[in-house]
Amino acid sequence: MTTSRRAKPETVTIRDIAARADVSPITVSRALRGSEVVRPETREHIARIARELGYIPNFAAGMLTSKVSSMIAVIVPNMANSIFATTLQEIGEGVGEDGYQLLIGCSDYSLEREEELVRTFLSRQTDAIVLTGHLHTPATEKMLRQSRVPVVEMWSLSGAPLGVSIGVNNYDAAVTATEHLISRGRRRIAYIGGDPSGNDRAQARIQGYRDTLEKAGLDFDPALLRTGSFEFDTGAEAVSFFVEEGLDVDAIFAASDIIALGVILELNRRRIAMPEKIAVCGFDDARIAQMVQPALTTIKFPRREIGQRVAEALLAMLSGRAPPQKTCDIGYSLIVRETT
Amino acid sequence: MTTSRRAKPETVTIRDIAARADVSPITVSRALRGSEVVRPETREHIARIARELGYIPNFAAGMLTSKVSSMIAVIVPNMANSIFATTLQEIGEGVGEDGYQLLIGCSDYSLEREEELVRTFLSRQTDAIVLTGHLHTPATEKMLRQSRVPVVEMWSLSGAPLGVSIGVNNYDAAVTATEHLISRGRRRIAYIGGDPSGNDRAQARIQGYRDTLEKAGLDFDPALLRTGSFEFDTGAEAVSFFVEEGLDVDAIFAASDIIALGVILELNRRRIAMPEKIAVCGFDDARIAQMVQPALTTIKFPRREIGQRVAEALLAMLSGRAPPQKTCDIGYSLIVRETT
DNA sequence: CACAAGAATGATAACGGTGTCATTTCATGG
DNA sequence: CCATGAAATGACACCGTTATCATTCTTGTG
Repeated sequence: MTTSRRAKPETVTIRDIAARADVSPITVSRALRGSEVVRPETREHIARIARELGYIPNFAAGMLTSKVSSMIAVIVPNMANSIFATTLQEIGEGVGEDGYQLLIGCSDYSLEREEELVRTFLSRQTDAIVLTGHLHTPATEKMLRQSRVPVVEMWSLSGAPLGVSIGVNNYDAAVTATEHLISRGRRRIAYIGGDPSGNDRAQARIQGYRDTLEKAGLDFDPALLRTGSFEFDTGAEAVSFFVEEGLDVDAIFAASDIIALGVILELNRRRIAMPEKIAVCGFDDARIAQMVQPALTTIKFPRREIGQRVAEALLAMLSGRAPPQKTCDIGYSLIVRETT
Repeated sequence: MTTSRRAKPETVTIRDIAARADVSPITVSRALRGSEVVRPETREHIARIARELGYIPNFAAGMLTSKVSSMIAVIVPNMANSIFATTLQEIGEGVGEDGYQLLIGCSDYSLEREEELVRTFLSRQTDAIVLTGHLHTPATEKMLRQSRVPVVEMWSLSGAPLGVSIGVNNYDAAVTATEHLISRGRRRIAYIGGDPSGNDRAQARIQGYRDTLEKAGLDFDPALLRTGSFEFDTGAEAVSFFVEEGLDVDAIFAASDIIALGVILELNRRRIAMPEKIAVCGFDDARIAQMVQPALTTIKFPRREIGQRVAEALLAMLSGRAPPQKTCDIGYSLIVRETT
């Protein structure tokens, strides 16, 4: 029982390995990182000792000098929303092979919360930061500019991104959907989507919807604009609201397929015929869109691609290369099915 | 242009603040951490200067001495699965108020991958580790035991957890569901769920299903056991398989409501009556279960509660208190609706 | 065989905080 | 006016790793 000093026998450091291998700590450091300059036999020898001793490296120590954390921060409004969950999954897989870990924060659609998160992520020296959307507080933008951390903004497009922008043109997509409903002879088109405050995706979609109505000479009726969370309920409740208030509605544009599904299920329950009485257009082309009856007309975009592109751009920036492009529009298309 | 030494003017440290405030660095450290021993005026003064200089603390440096990272690692099989996404969200919210950040890893249902993740999380000195399930490689268990990091295992229950166990008794739940189907006079009961390899939740459910069949004197037919990912398609494809192979099936137990939804939609499409021809029981009581037609009979459990309990237990352990209990069964109940 | 050039390894000093214990300051009461 | 103890502040070392530059060891070559 020759405990070295105090009762803290656990932590094995590179010094312990160095002593056993009869080399200097720095050689151990190099060997464990797989440096080419260390002789292969030495490297192996050190690796074996490290294994024997159950060595666990201390990232914090390394970070302090090397300034590299191998962590990437991602801020999403909400993880439970499948669209963001999928994106996180893709990003995680994409950067994981290069040894990066995801540090995830939820902003709850609050720009102040986002600012807070950015602050702590900078403290943690994440090697890059991924944000959702282009709407940020001035303080957030200032911090990011000053820190010189690679930044990716996703899910909406911006002409002047902080770093790289990868997403969908939400405005155009909403225009396409609304025009489609109008082309089907609809005049009283409702919109159901997320709360636009602090959410540039929602803002852009609503704007596209309103502008298109106006262009077609249709009035915008505030009563037909419903917002809520991205859940089935939001769609179902909106339908109930329209019916119970006796509002005249002949089409619904739902800013998410989940919401649209709620709409469809509620219309089915109320035996309101689609598309005869009410036409429905969704957004996302989730798997469920083609399985539900009637099958949902929707705006499709390559959802997994966003995460993949983000990962690509991150790896490019982190390895010093230039990202493929400043702004990447992943595009969308209208999939017409039975609800319109 | 009096750059101090090299072209690295950016990083503001507590030393810079100390110089400006005419105090020692350690006082700055204490002040910024809100220590009571520093005079309030001094504290404020230092805080103001820190703000002026745009000081961003360096967690890594602090971690090195204090051994506290304020990070909690969570390993889930898959983030895109809404059940885990919700749990992550809850855990994040629960521990976020106390300043903890979530470091998330995806094991892809692989125990080896989990081992790897645990290793890097230990390297990063996360203050606690949350795992999904109780099935781990021996190396994983050894590392966790040695490291003395607080561990929570969630979503399944174990008599001998590594730390704290919070979840559902998957075996009992499957027994209940299967018994219910049998009580409805069904004899040819199919099971559709996740791949059981490396997944103790799936294993327990399948075991419960098989044991119950046996107890009722029913044969287990391997052809009626279908596994796949937790997506609509798995359910829909299984139904197509049963029909196309001409298999006699009068009930389906789906180990997830998403899968069950796929089953219902496919049965609807094929105009197979529920519950007359085929009874269906789901698992989860997702919102969609009561909206779909016919409404889905399912095993309900307080899904959000798991995340909340995990967060609670974590905070307790991290603040030195004992967790509420070693093993926490959040319970479940059978919700009978129209599909059985 | 001496010597240059590369290969392999090492010594030293940070990196930016914080734990520990020592010191100074200050009000209080005898 | 000084002893006393609490309040406030400071000095120093160290956390575990790595960047930087220096040193030693090989090896091939004229």
